[in-house]
Amino acid sequence: MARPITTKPASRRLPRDQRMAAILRAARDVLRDRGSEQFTTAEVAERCGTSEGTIYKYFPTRRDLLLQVAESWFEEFLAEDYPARTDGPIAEKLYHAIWWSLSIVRREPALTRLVLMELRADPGYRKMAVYDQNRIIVERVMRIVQEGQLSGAFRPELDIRLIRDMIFGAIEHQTWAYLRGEGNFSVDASAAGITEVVMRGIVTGSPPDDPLSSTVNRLERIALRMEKSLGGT
Amino acid sequence: MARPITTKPASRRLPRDQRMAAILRAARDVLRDRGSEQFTTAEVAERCGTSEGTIYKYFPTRRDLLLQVAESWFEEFLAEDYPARTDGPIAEKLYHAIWWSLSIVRREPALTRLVLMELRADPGYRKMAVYDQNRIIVERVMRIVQEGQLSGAFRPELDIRLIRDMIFGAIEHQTWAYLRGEGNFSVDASAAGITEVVMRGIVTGSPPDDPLSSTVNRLERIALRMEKSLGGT
Amino acid sequence: MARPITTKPASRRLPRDQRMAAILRAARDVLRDRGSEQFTTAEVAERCGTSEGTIYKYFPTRRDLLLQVAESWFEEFLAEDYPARTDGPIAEKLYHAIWWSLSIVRREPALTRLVLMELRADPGYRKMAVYDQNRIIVERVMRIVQEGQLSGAFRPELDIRLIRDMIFGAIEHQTWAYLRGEGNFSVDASAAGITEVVMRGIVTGSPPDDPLSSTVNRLERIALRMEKSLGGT
Amino acid sequence: MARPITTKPASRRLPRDQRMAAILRAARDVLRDRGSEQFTTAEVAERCGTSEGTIYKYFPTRRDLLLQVAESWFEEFLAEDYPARTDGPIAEKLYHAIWWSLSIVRREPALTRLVLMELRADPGYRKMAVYDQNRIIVERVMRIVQEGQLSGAFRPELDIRLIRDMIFGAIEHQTWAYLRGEGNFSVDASAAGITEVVMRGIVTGSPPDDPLSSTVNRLERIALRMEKSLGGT
DNA sequence: CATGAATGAGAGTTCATTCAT
DNA sequence: TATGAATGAACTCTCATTCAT
Repeated sequence: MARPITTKPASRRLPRDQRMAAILRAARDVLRDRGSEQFTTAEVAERCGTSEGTIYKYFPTRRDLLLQVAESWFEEFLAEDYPARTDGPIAEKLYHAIWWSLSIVRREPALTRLVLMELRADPGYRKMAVYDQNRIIVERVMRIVQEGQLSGAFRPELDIRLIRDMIFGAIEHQTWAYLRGEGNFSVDASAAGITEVVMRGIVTGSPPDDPLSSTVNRLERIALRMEKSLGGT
Repeated sequence: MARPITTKPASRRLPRDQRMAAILRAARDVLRDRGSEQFTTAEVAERCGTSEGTIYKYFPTRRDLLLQVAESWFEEFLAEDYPARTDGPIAEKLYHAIWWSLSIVRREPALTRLVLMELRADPGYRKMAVYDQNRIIVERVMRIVQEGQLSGAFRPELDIRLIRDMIFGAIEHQTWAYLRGEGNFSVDASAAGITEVVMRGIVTGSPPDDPLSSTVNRLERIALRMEKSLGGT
Repeated sequence: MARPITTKPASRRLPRDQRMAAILRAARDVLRDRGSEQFTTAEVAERCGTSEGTIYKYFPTRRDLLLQVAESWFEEFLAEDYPARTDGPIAEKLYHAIWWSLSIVRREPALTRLVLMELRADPGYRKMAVYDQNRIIVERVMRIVQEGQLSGAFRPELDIRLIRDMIFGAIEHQTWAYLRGEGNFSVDASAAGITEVVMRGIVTGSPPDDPLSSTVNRLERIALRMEKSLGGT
Repeated sequence: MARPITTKPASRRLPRDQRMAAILRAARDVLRDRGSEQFTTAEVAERCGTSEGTIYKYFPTRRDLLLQVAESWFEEFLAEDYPARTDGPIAEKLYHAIWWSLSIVRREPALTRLVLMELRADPGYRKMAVYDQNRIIVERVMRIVQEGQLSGAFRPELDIRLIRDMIFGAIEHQTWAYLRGEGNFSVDASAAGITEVVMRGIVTGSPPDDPLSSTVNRLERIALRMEKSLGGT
C-alpha cells in the first residue's frame, strides 16, 4: 500500500462552480451522443460520477439543465474573438460572415441540432437565452447587409428580414445532411454559393461588377453621406 | 330486451382497409392536437373507438404509425391537382410554385412541423416515404428553375441544389414563428419576396426586366431615400 | 405434472370491476395498517398481486385512490340498513342515533382517522364525496334534534349547528385515545353520557322527564355512588 | 477593499441558545406558512441563514425539530398571564375560560392545526411535552367545572371527562372551517353558545336557576364529601 | 462551531408493448 | 379478428441525513 490508488480522482466534494461545470460537461456529452429526447439525468449523473440528487441541487429541472447546456455551449462560441472583416469590398465581408456561421455548424453539429430542431420548435423559444445568443450570430451577418443597404451597394427597398431568412435558411438547408450524420459539406463552397446567389440572384445578366454605373455610384455615395450628416437613424 | 343497444355502432369487424384508415385518421388528429412528443397510442385508440391491441395489429410500432400518418397526409396533398402555371413569364411560374409550397405550410402546420423538425433530424430520413414525397413538392419548384436555366433566363453555372436550398430555406425561415404558434405570415408576400430575391439578388443594379432602365431606377431610389432622410421618420 | 399448481389463483386478467375492487380492498388494508402518510402505491400493488401500472390504469392518482378508498368504505356503512328508532321517547331516539355514530368509529377506526384527521384538514374537503357521506351520518342525528325542536321537547332558540358541534365534538373526543390505538371506550356508556349532557346540561336541577320524580332519581344516584365508593373500584 | 462587505451579518458563531432560538423561530415560520407536511429542513435552514448541517447539530431529527417548535410555541401562550375570573357567578367564570381557549385557536390556527390534526394522531402523543401543555389549558376550564360540582352548582354525578370532551369537542368543531382556511367564527358567540348548552342542555324547561331543590343539593354535597373521605379515585 | 456538497433510497407516474381470452 | 387487462422498466424529482472540510 505504498500509495493508494485514487479511483475517482477529482470527484468528491467539489466547489460549487467546478461541480456545475462537471455536470454541464457531462450533460453536453450525453446530449451530443443521444439527442435531447434520449437525454436522461441518470446518464448524466453516471457520466460525471455523481448522483442524480446532486444534479438537482444545481439544476432545478431536466429542462433547465438542457437549456443551460445549450447556453454554455453557445457562450463559448461567442467568446471566441470573431475576426470580422472590417474593410475590403462588401462582397468579401459578407462572404466571411456567412463563412463563419457555417463554420459553427460544422464544428458543433450537436449543438446546432439541439437549437435548430428542438428548442426552436418550443413555444417559449423567444424567451430562451439561446434565442438571444443565436441572434448575435445572425446580427453579425445582418450588420453587413445593412451597411450594404446604406452604402447603396444593396437594394435598399428589400426587407432585411427576408434577406436574413434567405441566408440562414440556405445555411441550414445546405447542412441538413451533415447534421443528420449522413454527409458532409464544404464551408468554403457553401459560403461562396450562398453569397453569390443572395447577392446577384439567379437571373442572367446580373452584372458581376457593373463598372459602367460609376457615375450613379458616385451620386449614391454622395447621397449616403448627406443622409448620415443629416442624422438618420 | 327486444333489441340490444349497440353502444359502439360502426366499430367492430371492419375490413382491413377501413380499419387502417380509421386508425390513421384518428392518429392524424392526435398528432395535430398534441404534437409528436405527446402522441400516445392510447389516445389514438380511444379516438377511433378501438383498442390499442388492434392498432398494433396493423402498425408494428408507434413510430411506424407516426410515419404512416405523415405519409398518408402528404399523399392527400400530392393528390390534389396542382394547378401549375405552364405558360406566362418564368417569373410568374416561379412565384406560383413557391406560393404553393408556402400554402401547404399554411394549411398544415402540424404536418410541416412533424416533417421538418422531427423526421428530418432522423438518421433514416432519406429512407422514409416522406422524404420522397417531400421531394415531389420540391421538384415542382425546381423544374421551373431548371427550365429557366435551359432557356437561358437563369444563370446556368449555378448549382441547382444551392438554389433549392435558398428557396426552401427561406420558406422555412419565413414560417418558423407561425409553426411555433407565435405569429402569422402572408403567403403572397413571402412568395413575392422570395421570388424577387432569389431571382435578382440583393445587389443594386440587378436589371429587373429591362436592364436599361436600371440607372433611372436607382436614381429614383436615391431620391426616395433623400426625401426620407430630409423628412424625418 | 398431473395437475399444475396454480400459484396465483384468481389474479391475472380480472374483469375491470373485480380488479378495481381488489385494488380498493388492498388499498384499504394498507391504509388501515400504515395510515395515509405511509400509504404507497407500491405496497398496494404488492398486496394485491398486481403492478403499479395496473393501479394507475384504474386510479389516475395516488390521491384519487386514497379518496376512493374512503368513499367506498363509507358507502358500505351507509348501505347497512340503519335501524332508526322511529317511535318511543325522543331521548331514546337521540341516544340511539348517537350510539350508531359511535359504533362506526368503533368498528372502523382507520377510516375514521383518515376522514377526521387527514381529509378534513384539506382545503378541498367540502368538495369531496366523503364530505357528503359524512353529512348523511350527521343528518341522522340532527333530524332527531330538529324533530325535538319542532315538537317543543328541545329548546327552539338554540342554533342547531351548535348542538351538532357539541354532539360530534364529544363523539370525537371520547374516541381519540381509541383512534390513536391507546385505549378503548364503551359505545353504550359514551352514547348515554353524551345524550344526557347534551339534553340536560350540567347544571343541577335540570328536570329529567317527569320533573317530580327528579328528587327520587337523584337520591337513587347518590345511593349508587355511595355503594360504589364503599364497595371498591 | 478598505472594509469587507459582510454578506451575512449576525449569523456566524452564535452561542448555543441563540442559535437554537433562531432555528426555532425560523421553523415556526415555515410551519405556519407551509404546514407540517411541506415543512422541510432546507427551508428552515435558508430562512434562518444557517445550513442544514447546523440544524442537525441541535435537533437530531426533523421530527424533533417539529415537536420542539410546537412546544416552544405553546410555552409562550402559557407564559402569558391568564386572566382567570376568580369571583362572580360560575356561569361567567366558565364562559370566560372557554372564551380563552377559543381565543388561542383564533390567534394561532397553524399551531392548533399542528397539534390537533397531526400530533394528536400520533401513537406517542401522550408522551409529548405538547400533551402536557395542552392539558394545562384544558385544566383551566375543568377546574371551574370541578368547582361547580363541589359547590353543588353542577351535577356531581356526571363524569368530568365527559364534560371535558363536550366542551373541547365543541370548540374544535366550531373552529374546523376556520382552521381549514375556509371561514371564520366569533369567539364571543361560540363561547356563549357552548357555555349555554353545556350548562343547561337542550331540553326545554331547564331551570336557569332552580333554587328550590336545595335540600337535595345539600344531601348530595354530603354524599360527595363522604366519597372523598372514603378515598375514591 | 459551522458548513454545504453529497447522497441514495424511494416516491409517484407514464406508456409502448404483449398476449390470454 | 379484436380486445383490453396487464405489465415493468424507466423516467423525473424530493429530501432527510451525513460528514469531510
